Amino acid sequence: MQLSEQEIVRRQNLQAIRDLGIDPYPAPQFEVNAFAADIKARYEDGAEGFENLRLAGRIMMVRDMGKACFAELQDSTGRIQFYVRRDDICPGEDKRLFDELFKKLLDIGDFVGIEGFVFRTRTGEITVHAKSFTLLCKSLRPLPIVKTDAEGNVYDAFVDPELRHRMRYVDLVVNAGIRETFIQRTKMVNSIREFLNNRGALEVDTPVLQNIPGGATARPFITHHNALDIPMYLRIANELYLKRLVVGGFDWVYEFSRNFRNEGMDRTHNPEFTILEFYVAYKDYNWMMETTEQLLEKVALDLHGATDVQVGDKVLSFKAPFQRIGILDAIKEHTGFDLYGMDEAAMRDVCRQLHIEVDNTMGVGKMVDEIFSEKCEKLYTQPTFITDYPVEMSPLTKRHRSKPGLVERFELMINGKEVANAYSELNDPIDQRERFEEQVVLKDRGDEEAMFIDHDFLRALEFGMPPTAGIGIGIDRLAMLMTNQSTIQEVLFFPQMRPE
RNA sequence: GUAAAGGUAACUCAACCGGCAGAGUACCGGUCUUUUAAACCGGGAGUUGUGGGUUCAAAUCCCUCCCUUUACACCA
Repeated sequence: MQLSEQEIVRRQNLQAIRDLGIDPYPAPQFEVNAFAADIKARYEDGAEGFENLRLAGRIMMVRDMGKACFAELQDSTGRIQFYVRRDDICPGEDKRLFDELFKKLLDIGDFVGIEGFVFRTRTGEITVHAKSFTLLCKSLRPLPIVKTDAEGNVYDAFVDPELRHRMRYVDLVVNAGIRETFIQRTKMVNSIREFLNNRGALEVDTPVLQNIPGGATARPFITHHNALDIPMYLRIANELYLKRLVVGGFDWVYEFSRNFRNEGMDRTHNPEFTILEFYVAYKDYNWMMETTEQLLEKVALDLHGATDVQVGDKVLSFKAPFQRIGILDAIKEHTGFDLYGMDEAAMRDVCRQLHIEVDNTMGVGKMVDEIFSEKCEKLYTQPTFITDYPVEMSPLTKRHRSKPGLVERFELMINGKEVANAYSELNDPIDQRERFEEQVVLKDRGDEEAMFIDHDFLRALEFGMPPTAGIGIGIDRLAMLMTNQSTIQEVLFFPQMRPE
């Protein structure tokens, strides 16, 4: 391994610390009783109770003043300045602890614990006057040092997306605000969980390794089970398993499902991603729209204290109710073509007129989907339910109660992207079998994403599934909206990357 | 997959028409007991992504390959 000059220096410092009889990786716990952000928020001049404070964190900057130093300690709550004076640390003749250890052998990034009292410097900075310090962990690699001046100008920012994502631990240490995005994401998930639990929903786990990758149209990752000597698939959705649980008598089940799809990667797609799915017995998609509105309104309020959320240069309103429009009405509105009841050949012609590429593998459903995503999707900035899709593109969805050829389905579009997909679940086992068989035809025509037939799922439906409403909500995409991030990589700690 | 822009020190970036590879931060050595992008003096640090070519001379021009970013396309 080729070490840089700075890495060599740090290893030499490590040895020098050991030569002083100090353990650079000590075992005993360091009891912490104070945090940077809390001290800065609560300290007032002359206030009591700010003595014998113990803080721990990384040294992020040192300003050496000779026989005293100012340094900055970064703990999990933020940064605070601390002050170290030689005569405090080394009251006797032996000054090595200050002159050698503190001034020369400690580096930016090292973890230390300090004990001392709070005061305010002449320039007004709230500072911990450290009477002692303890090395807690020696850091062997230099951190990129990001500096911000009084006007807020940032210098030497650590900004290369590749480096930031590959070394997220460095990103989190060095770039203020990154942790906040992830804390918000977790708050969002907690908020959703609370919403569901309060309504009596049951959180469940279902298989990630599946014999038949069902519940969505997508190309799966394939793996192999050695003992059984069979191919296995990483799940592309958990829908069919949750519905089996509804068959089994659970009225409301949900799962935050990590799904895997073997497709392209870009700023809105990662090979593994999270969808919340839930299924509720005796409900339909109208009920689901109302529930979705309530859920998202609560999430916005929990995270932002308001139903308006700033996303890029737009303000999105999560105030219920949301707009609703049928997909064919939307297409008619934005293209002028009325596709209702149109056959495949006529629709091919429409696609040609709209300059949308079609091929032989595409049925009516796929073409409607293409036209909508090409011409309409990006127009829906505010949360909007797009409803009543053609039956051909919805093989798991119940036929519409009054509109022939359509199904009771909606997708929720926000900021031009699909965030949720929901429907009144198809529970007619004979119809479901026929729909699967139509998928097989598509697969034979070359559609790699068409569904497999899941015979066990059909068997379950034959035992009877009550009328059920189900939904999948893209958690990563929702997190992007709620944290105002424009790429999925910024809401995943470790987005997928090519190996180094 | 397509297109554009890129890859130079640990970080952020320069280097004009091909002419000794630089700056700030960081690092190393000094001075300074309330500084704050601390300051001041001094110093070291590079296989310019890879491989080839043109040339007296290549970070720079040409070709190959690798990688990245951004946009588009596919998908959620």
